[in-house]
Amino acid sequence: MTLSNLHDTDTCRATGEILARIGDKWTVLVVEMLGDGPHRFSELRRMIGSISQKMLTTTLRGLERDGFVTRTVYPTIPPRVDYELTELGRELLVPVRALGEWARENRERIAKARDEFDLCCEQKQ
Amino acid sequence: MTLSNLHDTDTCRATGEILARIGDKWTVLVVEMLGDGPHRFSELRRMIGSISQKMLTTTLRGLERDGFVTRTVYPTIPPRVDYELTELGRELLVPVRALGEWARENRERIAKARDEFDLCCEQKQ
DNA sequence: CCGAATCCAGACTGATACTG
DNA sequence: CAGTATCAGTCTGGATTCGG
Repeated sequence: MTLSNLHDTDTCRATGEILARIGDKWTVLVVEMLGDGPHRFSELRRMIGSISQKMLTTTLRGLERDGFVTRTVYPTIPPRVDYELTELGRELLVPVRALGEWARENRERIAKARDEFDLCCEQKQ
Repeated sequence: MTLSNLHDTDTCRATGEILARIGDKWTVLVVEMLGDGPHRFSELRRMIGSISQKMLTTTLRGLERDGFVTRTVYPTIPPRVDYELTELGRELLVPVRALGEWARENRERIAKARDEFDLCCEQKQ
């Protein structure tokens, strides 16, 4: 990766694709939850709280599809399914956490800018 | 930011919100295009190529709203509008580029994992 | 040249109910 | 416990048209 092609449309689109992929409502949340080790379905559900079964299933399926997590089924009664980050998933965690840290540190600045912008635009109503 | 609260639901959701915000189809692309200095509307449109006017307008409005870019109008004829990253925008560029670099380096691994997963699931059709 | 406004198709989300 | 199925509401992106 040279610096000269950092602005190629194709190159930039690759970035956008990954961000759009992991930038949905739940993916990053789940990846960070799995960052400290494997968890089972119901644990993740409780940890996140507000996620629906369907969205947790969908999110985990997507992560499994892209090779970020492994899904392990124990055919016991009652059934038990563990999810764990793969090597690829753990590598992804590094830049994701960096961006997440930035996000948390700058959340207020963004909120402030947004409020000021919105305040400005309300005047024409 | 301590390590102990990295897994708080609230804390993680902040990350998710920011990623969802910048993780749409065009935002990162535009931010990276502006990474080397200001550009005008039509320049960005040409650089990206496939974006529609509406989405470029929408994306730039959102970036302006959140304080990532400034919009400067020159009331000349024909009109001219320049967009430039703010300090906040340039700071965002750092972690975004890190994640982007990771994305570009690992794009094939993700594509490969996805293909294998899809191949596996096609069998039941 | 820049971009606002409108309309529309498709994707995404989530609540609910049901299965192994 | 861990999903799947269905359906309704919302959000998104794009084409088109119009205005300053």
